[in-house]
Amino acid sequence: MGTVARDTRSVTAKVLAMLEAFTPATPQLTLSELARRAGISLPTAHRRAAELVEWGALERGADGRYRIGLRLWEVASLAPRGLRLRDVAMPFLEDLYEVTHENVQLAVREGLELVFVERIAGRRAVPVLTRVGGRFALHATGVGLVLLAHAPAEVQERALAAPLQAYTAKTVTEPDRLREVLAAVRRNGYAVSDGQVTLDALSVAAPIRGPGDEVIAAVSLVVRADTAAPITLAPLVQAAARGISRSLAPGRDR
Amino acid sequence: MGTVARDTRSVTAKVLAMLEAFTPATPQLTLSELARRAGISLPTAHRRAAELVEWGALERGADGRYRIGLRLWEVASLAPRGLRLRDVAMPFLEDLYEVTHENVQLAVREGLELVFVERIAGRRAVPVLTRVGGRFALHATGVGLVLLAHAPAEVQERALAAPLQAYTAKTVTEPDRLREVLAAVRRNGYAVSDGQVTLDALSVAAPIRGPGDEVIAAVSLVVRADTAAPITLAPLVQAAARGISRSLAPGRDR
DNA sequence: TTGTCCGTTCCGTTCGCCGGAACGCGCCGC
DNA sequence: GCGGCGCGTTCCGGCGAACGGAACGGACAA
Repeated sequence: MGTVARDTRSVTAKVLAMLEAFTPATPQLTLSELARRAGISLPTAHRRAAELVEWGALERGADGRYRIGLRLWEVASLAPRGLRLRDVAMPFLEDLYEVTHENVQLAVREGLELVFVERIAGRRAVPVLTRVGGRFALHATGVGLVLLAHAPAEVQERALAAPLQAYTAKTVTEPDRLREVLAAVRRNGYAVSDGQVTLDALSVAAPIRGPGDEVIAAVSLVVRADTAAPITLAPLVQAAARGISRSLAPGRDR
Repeated sequence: MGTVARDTRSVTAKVLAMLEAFTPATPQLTLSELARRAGISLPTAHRRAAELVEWGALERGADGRYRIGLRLWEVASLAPRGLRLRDVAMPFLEDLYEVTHENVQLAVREGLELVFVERIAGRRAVPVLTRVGGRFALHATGVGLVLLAHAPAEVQERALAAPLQAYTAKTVTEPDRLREVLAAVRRNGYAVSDGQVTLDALSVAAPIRGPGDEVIAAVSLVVRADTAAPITLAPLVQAAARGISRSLAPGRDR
């Protein structure tokens, strides 16, 4: 049995695994780290990385480490929901920001996670750890609760069946309790997440509906946890969400 | 002679060619179009596309057409200069926006082109066609002139040697005239591009310098062409640029 | 000096990838 | 109805691109 163990994954899968190896915590990697994380051999990583650098998907610093290249920006900016939804929503998000000077976030659901599509972060606002393109679980954030509350029953079941991470002592992790929260979100038309991700932040979120009245996205305002009467923010957020929904209605393109 | 013509490009090159096939003008493509643009056979495009969809780099609409997937956002947002520069610059860009309520743009140079890294676009501001991640020639926009004026001599020569596209009647396309413009930009410390891209817009731009005092980016304000005394905006833009430069100075990470 | 970890290059083997061909489908115009 | 067209999908045999091991050179620390 002198045969060597060969990697049977497709080349594409390997390339994508290499891109996946980069995380916010480790935005630049040596070739060895890259190979290790992607689960491919060093010579292979060397070849693939060289190709990616040539195209611009990666770039290589003076220290020899690899980073994500700017070329990907160009392609990624064409993401469809990103494009259409973002363009429509932006003016409303800006209005919301100008009125409140707080963090404004726009997110869509992708499977059992949410993806932030747009974000306006004031320098005076409470710092948040989100980033455009970033992902998060659905059960803790304001936008996540809205998206989950209006997701298909099958998605809700899967989300509730999975173990729910407790980010703080306030995070709701019991399925039954979460079910009640989701019902309240549907009833009220908005969601409030008080210190469920970080204790010093509180978010108020509202659903954005597509032409078919299905919830396709959520917008939220993230404020300091000690903000007085945060509930008074709900109408503001809901108004923005409704405005976006209305603008989306006559859209023929998804 | 019975041998078939096989594509000798690497799989990676094909995958990247497929991503490249998507443009702002054609953000969604049928499989056939995709194959044609990427220069690969239909079965191959089918296989590669399926892998990309599985990973999330592409998604497939109900009409069967392919679009760029949101997953790429996540990766692209880790782009290094994007990350660091954006985070540092954002507060200053926001300030600039709040004072003026005009379009604010941040761009870096990439070869003979500029890439927009960030943008704040007010709904009341003049519409511009730029997009984060978008590319543009260097010789016409305000940011482009700043980046070109401070680029290495070799880059300037190449840029001036290439044919310069005339976007409007006001675009400076004669190399000698452009040389004078660039000298003025260096002398003044800011650039003004009046109607050189579109006749109804005017931009004022200033250079952002890295720790080594080299120009690494440019920030601009785009206003309506009939704005009174646009030169009075220059100090504002320069102040923002200097603030960003100062914040970058103690940075140890590039 | 030795050991370790890095990146790079070479090489023989092999299996994943290739395009042609065939097929099913929906949509025309005749 | 019926042939033609352009889709997308699947199958197949041949072959070359991609694979991992191995060897090499450089940087650095013990």
